[in-house]
Amino acid sequence: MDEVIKRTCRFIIADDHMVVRQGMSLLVKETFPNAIIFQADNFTKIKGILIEEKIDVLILDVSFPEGNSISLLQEVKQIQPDCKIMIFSALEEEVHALHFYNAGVHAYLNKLSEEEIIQKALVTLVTQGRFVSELSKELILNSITTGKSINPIQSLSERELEVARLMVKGFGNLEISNALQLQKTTISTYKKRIFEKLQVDHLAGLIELFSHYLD
Amino acid sequence: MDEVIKRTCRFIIADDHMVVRQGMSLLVKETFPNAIIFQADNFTKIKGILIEEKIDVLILDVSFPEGNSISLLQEVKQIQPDCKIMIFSALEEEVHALHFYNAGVHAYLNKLSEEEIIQKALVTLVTQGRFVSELSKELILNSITTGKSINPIQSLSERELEVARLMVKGFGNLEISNALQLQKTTISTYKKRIFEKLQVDHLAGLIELFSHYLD
DNA sequence: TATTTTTGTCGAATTTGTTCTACAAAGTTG
DNA sequence: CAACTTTGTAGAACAAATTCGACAAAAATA
Repeated sequence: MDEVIKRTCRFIIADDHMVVRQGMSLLVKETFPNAIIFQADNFTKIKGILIEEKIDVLILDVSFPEGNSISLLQEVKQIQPDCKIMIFSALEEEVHALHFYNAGVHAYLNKLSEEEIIQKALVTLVTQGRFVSELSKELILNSITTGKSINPIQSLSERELEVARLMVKGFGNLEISNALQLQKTTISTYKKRIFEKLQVDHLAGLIELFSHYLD
Repeated sequence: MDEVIKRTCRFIIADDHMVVRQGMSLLVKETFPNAIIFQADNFTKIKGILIEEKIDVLILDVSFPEGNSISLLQEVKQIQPDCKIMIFSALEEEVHALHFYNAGVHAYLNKLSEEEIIQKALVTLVTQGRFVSELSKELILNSITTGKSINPIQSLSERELEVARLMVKGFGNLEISNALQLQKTTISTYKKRIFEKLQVDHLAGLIELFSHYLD
């Protein structure tokens, strides 16, 4: 353990909220007194740092003004494949963690976590290359045993997804059929299949689902 | 200015995220080296501290596991009427600030704000008893000159609200007319008036509005 | 490869929802 | 108080959405 904390680990703390960056900085420094810490409040800066500096751990918030950080993950892995990614998010672990593990992150931590948990996660991440909470472990097991897709939206076909997105945006049947150059009855058919697959039965439910599993 | 920062102000920093509390703590200490800082991560603790300690400033996040902190405001004012309340939230200022000013807070600050702004807000709050950003000033002026209610949902009549709620829950036209024992055409009329009043034109928009102004 | 499932597409008939108009009761305002 | 606005309520006519097939192409599976 002593060896660990003496390492000169290199971190990026990426969050659009200044106070969060400061708070996390403090914590990282407490945990790894020799750590080198970079801060970033947007995607461009994150990528910039990743290109110029060797980074061990990227601590990454989910929501940025530019959008959801899941879209960034691929790029991060391309620039620095060995960089460990820890999602540090206010989103409920139950709903979102699997999503991120599926996208290849090495740890998912809720912002509600207390100091000790965060520090433990950091240490585990550095020593073992990943940290999976008990809750997440269960979620993962569960998803495998029940065979259920993590994200039910993924069960939609291309066309269905297109239609669903437009529905969520508030497009009516006609507008959709226009946008996609299809008969309106065709749209109805898609709607029906969408509702069946997602097991909801009205737009309100669809919108709720989408707001949980925003891609 | 020097006098200000030498004051022994007493703060509560209330946020369910530990890192945010730490980050804000740091900032407050930088701004007021003699400050006395209490931290709280839930409503009960906030109230507990308010009862036992004289507090000058309550820095308050909006969302807690227990719910929206707007419900707490009344109680805070009862326990310590002189305590200044600063909302420190990730919610967009455009959408929510007025809501909170209307509920009697003394400052509204977005979590995206940078260090200098936050410090300026803190100092202004302590010296002048309130801090209103330029953006908020405009919002307030705007709301007065246009005479628009801050919360458009409040412009709905009883019946309209009933219908709107059911719509948001995903009820169809028939279901609503059944539930309220009205003709379906009547429901359509209400829908139309609701959409007009709220200036949206589909269910998706209505749902979004409701999710912003949940009462 | 033969069989089954999923996907993309549509039409006819039917169900649902909307418009537009209307009117009385209640509420507001000059 | 007279005039005007808002609210609660519908009917007739019209528009939009859904159902229930149906069918071929593509994909998955046995």
